[in-house]
Amino acid sequence: MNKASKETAAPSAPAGNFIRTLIESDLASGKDAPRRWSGRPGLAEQHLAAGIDPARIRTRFPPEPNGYLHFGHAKSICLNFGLARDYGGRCHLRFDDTNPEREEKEFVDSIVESVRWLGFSWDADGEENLYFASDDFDAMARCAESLIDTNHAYVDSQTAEEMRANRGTLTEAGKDSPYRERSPEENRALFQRMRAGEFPDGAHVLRAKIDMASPNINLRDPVLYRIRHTAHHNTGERWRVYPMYTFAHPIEDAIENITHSICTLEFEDQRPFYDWLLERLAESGLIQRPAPRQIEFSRLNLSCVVLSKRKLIQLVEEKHVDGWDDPRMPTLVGARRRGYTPEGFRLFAERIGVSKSDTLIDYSVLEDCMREVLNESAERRIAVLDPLRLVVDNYPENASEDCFAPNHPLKPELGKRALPFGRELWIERDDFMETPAKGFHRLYPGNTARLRYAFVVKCTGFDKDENGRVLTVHCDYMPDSKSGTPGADTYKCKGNLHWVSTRHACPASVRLYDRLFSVASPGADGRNFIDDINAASVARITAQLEPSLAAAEPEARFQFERHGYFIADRVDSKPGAPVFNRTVTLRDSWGKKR
RNA sequence: UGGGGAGUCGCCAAGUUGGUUAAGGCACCGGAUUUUGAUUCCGGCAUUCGAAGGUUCGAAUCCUUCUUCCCCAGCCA
Repeated sequence: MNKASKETAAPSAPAGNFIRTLIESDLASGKDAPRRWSGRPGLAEQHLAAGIDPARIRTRFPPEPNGYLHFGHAKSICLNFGLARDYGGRCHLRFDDTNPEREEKEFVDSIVESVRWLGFSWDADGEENLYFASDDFDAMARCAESLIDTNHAYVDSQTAEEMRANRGTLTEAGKDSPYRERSPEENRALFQRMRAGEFPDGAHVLRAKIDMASPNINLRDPVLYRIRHTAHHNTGERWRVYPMYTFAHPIEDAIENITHSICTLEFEDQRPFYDWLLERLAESGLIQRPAPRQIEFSRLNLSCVVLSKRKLIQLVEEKHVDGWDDPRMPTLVGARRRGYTPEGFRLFAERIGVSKSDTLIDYSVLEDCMREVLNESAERRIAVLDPLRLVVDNYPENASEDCFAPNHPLKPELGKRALPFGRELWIERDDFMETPAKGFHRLYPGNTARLRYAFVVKCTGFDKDENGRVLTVHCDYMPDSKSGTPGADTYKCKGNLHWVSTRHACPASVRLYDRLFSVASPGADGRNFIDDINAASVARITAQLEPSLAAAEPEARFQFERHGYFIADRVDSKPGAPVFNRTVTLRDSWGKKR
């Protein structure tokens, strides 16, 4: 496949996967077509009074606002928003905030910002599909009461311990609660008093009445509501009972007109309850038919990374990293500081695909996606990270002249910039070898190499300090070899190195980031994942930058030639005092060979 | 040992109503171009679909048995 066809094919024909197959078949059958939509979440009576839903499908990304979004969420976001985009639908951003004890506004704001940063939006054509489950607690309570009235739910007054004991085990059936046969009237009255705050936390719960002997434990009378005398970030003190995820989620999906409710594999066992609940509510006329359908896919596992919330919290709290947005963190706020791009994440999501098999994606796949995007978009600059002095002995003492380097080799229209050349330069320590390794073709005594965009030089010698460390390398330049001048091409050298004039260089602090963990599966085989942290996950150095880099704006991205991609840190970098983070190195087949 | 899922090239992943040589991407290996040992380009890369039987003119796709891995016993999501 050539490049042109690849570019045109990508957006219009995304890789097939089982979810797309399902959606296409639903679309072909017209299964979801008759749905009505009032423009905001609501029970059937509200939607039925409105017109046909203009969205062909509706999906949703439903985070609980109890932490920061990570790479795993990026996969889900790209999936859900991508599906809506590709099939003429809408994707809602919904905060699943049913547990007042864990949720905070700070996380809501961060999540909103991260989803936007990834390049997706939930508002279009007069709809702003950003919802809070907590805004629909009234509708959920109505559903609960309906279940009570139809004898599908009851108030249980066992303690948590009793409930656990009576739930049975994986291989043994559970036992019915002694409170299971309370009348709908009694249950109704008790639930009212629970809502009114008459009972302490834990005194009662509302449970679905299904089957305590079900082989699926999720069907053994799951808890629907619990009492919590806790202020909620959105509803404040208004509620004393809060719905469980199990109960709330299907209802949220139904009242938002979600057609395809996509979640991860661990919710598969939950699906029978999801369907059971929605069928009861549809029978009672509370929600429209057809009910939403839950579809599960396998979550992202990335090598050299931990994605569990508990572990991420531990990394931050024990200060193994500098906060949630540390560039080494697999959070989206961290990725942003690291210099990872939204386009790179979208490419990654497309590249890894969607399926139901457990997978472990190698971290290099993500890095490659970032390189691919950055190679195309980042302007080139020169930076010497590990400076070694090079003296051009036959160049006039106080002279200086401009050399010109293209800002992007693939985009000549982006122009060139001047690099001041002088007698004394910084080059990379790696670009000189006293005794060259086999295949090394940069600077070593007697060898000729090109100073990129400038002159060809011949290495004439070097000085060492008393410890044997090379202090200065000496060379002579060929005055007729200047890049861009006639005849410069007659010099053929394999070695090509970057440089910056010591008189003009801008010293700056640069953070070289590497993977946070040194093993593919941190914490595997009984190890503590903390012990798998890569001791060299960051190196803070002072580099010598070409002068133009001094003015870099925060979040400006560049390729430092022959090194990799870097971004001016969005919090620490200021024009005039730049601080760069290494996003990812360039590929290095030479370094790999050795 | 109960229930629910998944096993197709090193890593992902199409294929799923059985039909010629098992898509594609990434990685990898060659070779070309290259003033980034980068990029780009061109070529190579599963007689085989977890295993064993069976049905069939014909199976990754159907049947049987076996096997490995993942998830479930929160008043978390």
